[in-house]
Amino acid sequence: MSAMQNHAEAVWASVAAIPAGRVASYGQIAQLAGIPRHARLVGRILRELPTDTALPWHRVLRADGRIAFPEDSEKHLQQKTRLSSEGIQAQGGKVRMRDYQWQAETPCGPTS
DNA sequence: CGGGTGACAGACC
DNA sequence: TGGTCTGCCACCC
Repeated sequence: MSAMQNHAEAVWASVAAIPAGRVASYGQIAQLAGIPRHARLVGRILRELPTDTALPWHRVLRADGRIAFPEDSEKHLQQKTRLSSEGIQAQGGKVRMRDYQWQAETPCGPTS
């Protein structure tokens, strides 16, 4: 088993844990997967996912709420559509992370 | 072994 | 509020 596979499994588990109607940033997933500061690696791992994957990869966004894919990309539209079906709408091409970002640990009430 | 790359993030105008 | 630039670190060639 390669190290990459090991990281990939941790990333898969973290992504799978994102509840519907919530989103997470790449950096957040990396941290949950036990590989802090490896957001770009998370992106690479998610990129390798098959089209028919059951993982909610569409719930992973950039830290600023933007979809990582180019706007003219087919994946971009697909991700935006899936998020919309979960009640998450992008305003101005961005998602309000303040409202929709998943708090995996919920230490307290960060907002409010 | 060295250099380029990226589904990012944070700092800075 | 928002666009741009730089740092980052593993992966690939």
